[in-house]
Amino acid sequence: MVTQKTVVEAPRLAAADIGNDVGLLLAKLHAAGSVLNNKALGEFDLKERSFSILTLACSGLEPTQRELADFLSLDPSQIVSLVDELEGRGLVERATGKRDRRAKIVTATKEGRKVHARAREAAEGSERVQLAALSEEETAELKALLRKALWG
Amino acid sequence: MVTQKTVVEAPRLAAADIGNDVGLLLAKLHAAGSVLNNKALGEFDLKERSFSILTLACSGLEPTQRELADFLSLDPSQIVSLVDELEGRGLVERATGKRDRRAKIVTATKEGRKVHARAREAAEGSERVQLAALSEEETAELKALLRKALWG
DNA sequence: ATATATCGTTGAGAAAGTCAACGATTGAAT
DNA sequence: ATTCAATCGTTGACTTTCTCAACGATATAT
Repeated sequence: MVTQKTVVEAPRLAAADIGNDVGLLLAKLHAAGSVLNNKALGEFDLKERSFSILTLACSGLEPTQRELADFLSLDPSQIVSLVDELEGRGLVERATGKRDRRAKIVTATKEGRKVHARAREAAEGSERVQLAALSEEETAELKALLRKALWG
Repeated sequence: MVTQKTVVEAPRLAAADIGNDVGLLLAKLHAAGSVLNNKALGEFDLKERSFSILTLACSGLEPTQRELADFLSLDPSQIVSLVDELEGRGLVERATGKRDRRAKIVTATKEGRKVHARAREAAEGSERVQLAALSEEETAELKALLRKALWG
């Protein structure tokens, strides 16, 4: 008999009706996942956020800092320091926007893409741990529902 | 033709593969929900966290501060100030644990239960807004998946 | 008895979030 | 053409939240 692994041990208080509160469930699962992610990404001197930015810088979508801020639900000033750090490490570059010279497009360097490729594997591993209690179908279903809630 | 409301408008960057990253999806939906929740709860001078504590204090489960900290993924010292504030407002009381006199059990006062009843309605309304793009079945499915991921 | 661990609490320092202002640049109105 | 308002990234100040180590009181194990 194999017991399913879960991220956190089931607590007595989960019986309360707040155990069905979406906000709390999101916060808890996100908190648990962040610990795993940051641990996994620490090997590459990245955190969840710098990894997210690096990922988007690798995506080919040529995001501006404003788009990064909106997409990551962060203040533009927080993007500045995150990009500063990645740029200082040579993983990312700022380029002036083509149509709008106020905007700065963030793209990954060759080195950045190399680091990202390895970090991504680590992040995927930590996601598997986080969702170990879910089957593949359930994981896909969860992602689909989250996406739908956010973007319809 | 009724267009489904979503919490955030669908962004260009959602096309990137990080748009399927569970950590990011959780963070975004939680962030969007927090804004709604705190706005709704502000009417009662509560935030997500103080509301969570008040809810558990109303639950009859007689949680200790340590249990609150574990369940809410907060540091014990953060519970202290949150309970301090609720206690100062007369919504909550500390009682010495029965079996363990080190522990403090947090229970709601009559006034606390009154406030909670009204705040709860506001919170439920804000949850409906947050998940407006999901049907009732999908909402239930989402909650079930989150619970399963956390506690198996 | 003694030692070790756990509870809530305090306080300090680090990190993250929030907000207003600025120069540069854009787009719209005249 | 020129002006005007708006937007972009950036800086700096301020608040809130996080993290951690220490402490007295209490509990548990030896």
